[in-house]
Parts: sequence; structure tokens; C-alpha cells
Amino acid sequence: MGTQDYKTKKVISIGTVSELTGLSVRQIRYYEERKLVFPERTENGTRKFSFQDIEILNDIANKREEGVQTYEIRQEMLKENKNRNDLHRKMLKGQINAHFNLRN
Amino acid sequence: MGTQDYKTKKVISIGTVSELTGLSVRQIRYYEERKLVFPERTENGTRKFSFQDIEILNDIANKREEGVQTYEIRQEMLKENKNRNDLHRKMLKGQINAHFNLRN
DNA sequence: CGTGTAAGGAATTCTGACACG
DNA sequence: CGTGTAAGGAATTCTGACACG
Repeated sequence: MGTQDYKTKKVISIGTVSELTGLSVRQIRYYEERKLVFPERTENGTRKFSFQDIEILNDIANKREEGVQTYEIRQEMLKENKNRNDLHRKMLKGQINAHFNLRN
Repeated sequence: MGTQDYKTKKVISIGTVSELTGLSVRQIRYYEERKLVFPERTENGTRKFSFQDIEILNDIANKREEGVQTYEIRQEMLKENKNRNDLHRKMLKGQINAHFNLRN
């Protein structure tokens, strides 16, 4: 298992996430409801978060302190993902073109 | 928080460790008793493991399958740690000497 | 909208002990 | 020695709901 996996593997329960982020369990569940984080579920339904989720939750906490609403936070996150995807597509295209000796 | 921290931060509860390693909860507790792993404890006493602990437990599982006893596994681990420390000391000494323009 | 809380239930974890081998 | 299991208790987590603002 590579080191990157440690960041994204969902293994942390909500109580621990609460301690690590300073957010209440109620808040964390609500942010999931608002589609800001996406924990996995075990067979019996308990949520499991990754370290990456914790980073995201810390970002959310900062935004919330600035008074940003969850809906807006979600929009920002969607936009960032779009930008990242666009960039990926661009880079991929560049690589493919280079591979076939085409001009960009 | 750096990426290395994700590997050593103790945040995983014993049930999840059991799933990840294939070991029974009983076995994991016993290996702690035999000083092969050192989970942290929350205020109320539940064990928390790191990804590194999971790697160690996987190693232990392999050794046990080969019939190696916990006491021997412990001795091997202590020896490895000693070697690592010796190496570190050696490298550190080399750096210090280089810093002061001494000969090794 | 965002968060607290009491409610009832299900699943987890803990320790010390007995069992087996 | 290494591991399973039943025992009793404490703490966690879950959902749906009511409250407040």
C-alpha cells in the first residue's frame, strides 16, 4: 500500500474526526447531508472518514467561521473539481499529442 | 500536517484494524500484551492504531504463520530497532564531522 | 439555515476469566 | 503459548424529531 493511500483510506470513526477537527458530531453529519463530505459506511452503518476528509472538514470549518453558507461552500468545491478536471484533460491531451508526434 | 503523519497517527479502532489485517480482535489485543504493538488509548480506554501499526501487524501475521513465537518476533523487532539506531547514530556522526570539517 | 439535544436501539470495546491444548 | 468465548458494563454511533433563530 503506497503512502498516498493512507490519506484517502476511510478508516476513522466520527468521534475521532470530531476530536481532530474540533467540529461536533452533529456538524459533521450535517456537512455530509449537505454533500460536503462523503464518508463510507461499514456493514452496520457507522461512518468512516479519511485523513483527506479531515482536511476538507477543516477547510469547511474555516469557511463557516467566515460566514460562508454550506451551499456556497459546495459550489466552490464543485468549481475547484471542475478546474482540476479541465487541467487533467488538457495535460492528458498534451501527452497523447506528444506521443503521436502531433502539434499542440 | 505532512503525509508522513498519516502513517503514524493513531486514529483507527480495533475493529477496523481487525478487518484490515484479517486478525481477530483477540489476537490483536494479545500482541499488544506481548509488546509487539503499542496502540494509544482514548480517555475512556479504547485502543487507537496507526497505519504503521497495521503494517507491523501484517508482518506479525506472516511470522506467526511460519510458526514463529511472539517472543521471538519481539526479539527480532528489538534487534531491527537497534540496527536502525546504530545506523542513525553513524550517519549523524558523519554529518557532524563534515560540518566541522573533520575527517571520518 | 445550522446546530443542540433527548430518545431508543444496535453494535463496539474493555477487562478478567475459563477453556483447550 | 496462543486463541476462542461468555459475562457484564461502559461508551459510541445511528436515525428521526423537536427546538431555536
